[in-house]
Amino acid sequence: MKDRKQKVIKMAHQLFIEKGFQATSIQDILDYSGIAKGTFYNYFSSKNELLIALIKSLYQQIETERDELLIGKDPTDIEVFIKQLELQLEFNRTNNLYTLFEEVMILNDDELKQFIRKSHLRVLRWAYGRFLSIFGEEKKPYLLDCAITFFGILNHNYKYNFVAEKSPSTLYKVVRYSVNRLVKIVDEVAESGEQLLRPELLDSWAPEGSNHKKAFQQELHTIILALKKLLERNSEARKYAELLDFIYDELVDEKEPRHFLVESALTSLKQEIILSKTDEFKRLEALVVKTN
Amino acid sequence: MKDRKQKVIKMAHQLFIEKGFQATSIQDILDYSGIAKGTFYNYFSSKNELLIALIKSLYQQIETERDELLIGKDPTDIEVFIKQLELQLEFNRTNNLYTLFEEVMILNDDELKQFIRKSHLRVLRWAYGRFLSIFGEEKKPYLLDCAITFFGILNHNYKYNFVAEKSPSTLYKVVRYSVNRLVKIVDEVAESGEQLLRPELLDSWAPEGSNHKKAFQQELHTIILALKKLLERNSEARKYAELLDFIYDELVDEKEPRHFLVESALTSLKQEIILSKTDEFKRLEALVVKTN
DNA sequence: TCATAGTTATACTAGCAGTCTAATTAGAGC
DNA sequence: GCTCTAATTAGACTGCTAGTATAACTATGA
Repeated sequence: MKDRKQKVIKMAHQLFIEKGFQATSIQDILDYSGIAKGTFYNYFSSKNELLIALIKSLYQQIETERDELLIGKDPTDIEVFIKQLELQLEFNRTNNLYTLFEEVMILNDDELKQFIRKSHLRVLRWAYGRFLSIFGEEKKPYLLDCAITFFGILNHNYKYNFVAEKSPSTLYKVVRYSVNRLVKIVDEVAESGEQLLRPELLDSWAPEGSNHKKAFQQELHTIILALKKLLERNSEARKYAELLDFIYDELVDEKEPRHFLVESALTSLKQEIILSKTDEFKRLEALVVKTN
Repeated sequence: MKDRKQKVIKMAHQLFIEKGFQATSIQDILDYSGIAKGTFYNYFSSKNELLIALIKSLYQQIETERDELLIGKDPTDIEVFIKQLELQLEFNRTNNLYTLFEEVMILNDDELKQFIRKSHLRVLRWAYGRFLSIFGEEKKPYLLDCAITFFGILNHNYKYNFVAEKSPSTLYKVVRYSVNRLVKIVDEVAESGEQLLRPELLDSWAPEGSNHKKAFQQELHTIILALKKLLERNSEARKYAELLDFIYDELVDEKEPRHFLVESALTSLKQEIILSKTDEFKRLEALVVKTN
């Protein structure tokens, strides 16, 4: 019955696309996905929690797809960047993320707002990193401004062009137009030396703890993936996988991770000899120790 | 007791700035402005109506102030445009219009949405007109794109720069930065010939598209009527009335109004102190400037 | 003085998010 | 198949919201 929660998220997403977040009542979700109120509040502590869960899963999805486009390609090639943008815009459109995000920024819910702001900063940071590859280190001081400026151009033009005509080719034209402006602006701004924001600010904005945390998450994630792979043919694979997922969630999502639980999970995992001897497991232990 | 309605709007505005539109309940407004529920619903048919009334009054205010900045100035001077922008941004900030607008776009109220969209288009149309003056007729095909692009740059940078630091000088730096990008983009885009949207679309978007002119006529008409009323007991009423009628006929009926004649008539009218101090006269001046 | 229009307090409907409970059901281990 | 536990259920309940309705009250102007 684990996927029932996923099903509820999916159903709610459909309703949100159709009617918007605000206009969708919990009762609607209950009726549409055929569960009782109690079950809903067993899964999510509130409607906002459900939304966070939804957006998180969508974001993970799109970031993975977008980063996969870079594999084996030249990161300095701006055409790859364009492809990545198109993917993201298309994704936003089909999932109505655009509206959803705007909608959330209003709700007087600080946790939700914080979460969305974090998400926007992630995209901004991604673009900044890509610009570093594309335009080179020497343009660095101007690239945060350029990233902000670029998304301003892209989003605004996108909005008005879709008012004008909803043809699918519009998207590509707008992306191309915006990128053309971008490359000129990068040169122009580097030459005149105009700067609004130092790129170092990106780190200090970093929601909580700079790239440290991000790097930590990423390492944890890859290690756990590797360990899961090792377990594939193991009879108790599911149990161990759950333990691994628990460790990840507890350390990444919880503000105050319950270390005794993590330690306990680690001990349980150690029982499985296939795991405990591996380098990955040792790295996992080391990583866990660091959080203590 | 006419100003009680205005007082309610003002009180509500304060609450909206503090807590946001959504988070302010009607009960809050009632308590804060000390009226009964019945009175509220006597004034406004709903909370949304109140918001529309508020935004309308704010918009009229800012547009008048903004257009007054152009009186007696060179409309091709970009520095005047910058001053106008600064005024608008400052106004938006102190009145929290920025948040208010975003908030409204969500509410599943079509009338309200339509109204806000109309307001945005008004600003866009204003910028387009100003760009025509500043950059010249030969850049016309690109100026709608440029207006959209410009506001994208301005708004986005404004947003992030205020996250970074709330110092009041930030606003001016961001405006300057955005305008610098703009002038380069206009040239660049005119040279490469890239176009996304034909400026003629502005007219077709116009909520009151062809009514645009009608609205202008109507406003002019009411202003002139008001001024005539003021002159009723004046010894030279007839002379002034003729001047006013001339302005109306010249601006409304002539395809190519002779602006120097209109200006001259305006100067003559200004001699009459009873007129020149009134709000109506200022609105008349602003209106005349716009036709230039 | 009196009629009218505006204002008031208050009770009411209907819908919302979220809590709580008691009864039912499904699944895992034996 | 049996049992125990945990998930699930329907529905009552609280406290909030927007908006309606009404009967009593008050200011104003003829």
